[in-house]
Amino acid sequence: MDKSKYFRQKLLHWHHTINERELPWKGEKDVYRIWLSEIILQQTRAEQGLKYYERFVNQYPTVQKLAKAPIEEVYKLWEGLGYYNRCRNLHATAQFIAVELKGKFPSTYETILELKGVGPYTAAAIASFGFGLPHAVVDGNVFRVLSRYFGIDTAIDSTEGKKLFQQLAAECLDTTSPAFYNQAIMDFGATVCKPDLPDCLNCPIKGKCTAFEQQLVNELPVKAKKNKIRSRWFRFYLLMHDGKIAVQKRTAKDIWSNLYEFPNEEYASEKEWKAADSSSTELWLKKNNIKRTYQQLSATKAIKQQLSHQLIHGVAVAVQLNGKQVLHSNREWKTVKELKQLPFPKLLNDFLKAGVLELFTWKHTTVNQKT
DNA sequence: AAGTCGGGGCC
DNA sequence: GGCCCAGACTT
Repeated sequence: MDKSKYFRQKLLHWHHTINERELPWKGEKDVYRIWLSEIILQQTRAEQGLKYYERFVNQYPTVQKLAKAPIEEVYKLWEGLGYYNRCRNLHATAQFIAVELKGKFPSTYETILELKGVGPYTAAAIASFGFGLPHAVVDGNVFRVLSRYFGIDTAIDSTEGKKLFQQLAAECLDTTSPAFYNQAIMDFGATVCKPDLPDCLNCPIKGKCTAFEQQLVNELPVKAKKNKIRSRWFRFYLLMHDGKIAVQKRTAKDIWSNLYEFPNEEYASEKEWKAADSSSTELWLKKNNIKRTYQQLSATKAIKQQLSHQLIHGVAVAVQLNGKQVLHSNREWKTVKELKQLPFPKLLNDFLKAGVLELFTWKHTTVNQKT
């Protein structure tokens, strides 16, 4: 028996016998829900995406409901999940399907692939799970399982590697039940052929696994590029005036695009950021045309957030404003209640949770002007 | 082909 | 601290 046939048969038998992961999108027939789950699960662990999937299905049971929802509301539901462009594309695609396609989901691999936010993996997943079409998924699990089983050290993040593993995946695919097969290989990668401490002793395909034979399990798959982490330093200003807080939307092509934040200054180095003090605050207020009728309150201690590609440091400074104040056109005053309806990055929610707002005296009274 | 985009969990 | 996760998009 050839190696890919052995792989397919053992894998299918394993999945018929063992089904450790009970997840709500498994066996789902509604293409809208299949698409929704796949977008949520991109670069996201199933356990992490679970509550977001439940949330979205509950709030938007149909693609029409999602299409009609205000984008801000959708972002708020997505808050904390990361990769926020997924959310923007999700909403845009919902509108495209609901309006342009009159609610009818595209039903071929090529047309599914044209949807915003849908790449080769997601198109194959929707085609197979939603329409039973013979397209093999290639996600992180598949790269790992195939590279180990076939003993292939071609880098999975190279153009050559992507092409190679896609072909290999297609050869192994069970074309008579592509959905079941795709589900099987991903489940297998997640529960047996794991990145760390794979369960090789109980592996159903260890009899022909090259990595197992040659003790290369921990060397595969190979990734060419190393992850670089950039450090960034922010000083956030929480401006309070008349019982409201100033917020602005992040519009740049940068992290947290389309989420809200507090007016801030980014520093080029840790040294400058650490050196910033109350005189830095005064300077910033002047630059931002904020009148000198304020009381500067104590800054919170610095907090940081470790992301996969950035290490972000932030400090929050609370400033209570008095008198008449006019904000930049891109900034808005929001009550705490309104604030809670807006999507914020985790770092800023951490500031709010840490009690930054409690630094203010929530009274609409005149405070002595600082001189 | 390389860079960028989050947040969480594991060792 | 480093790697990975049901990847896709931009440059």
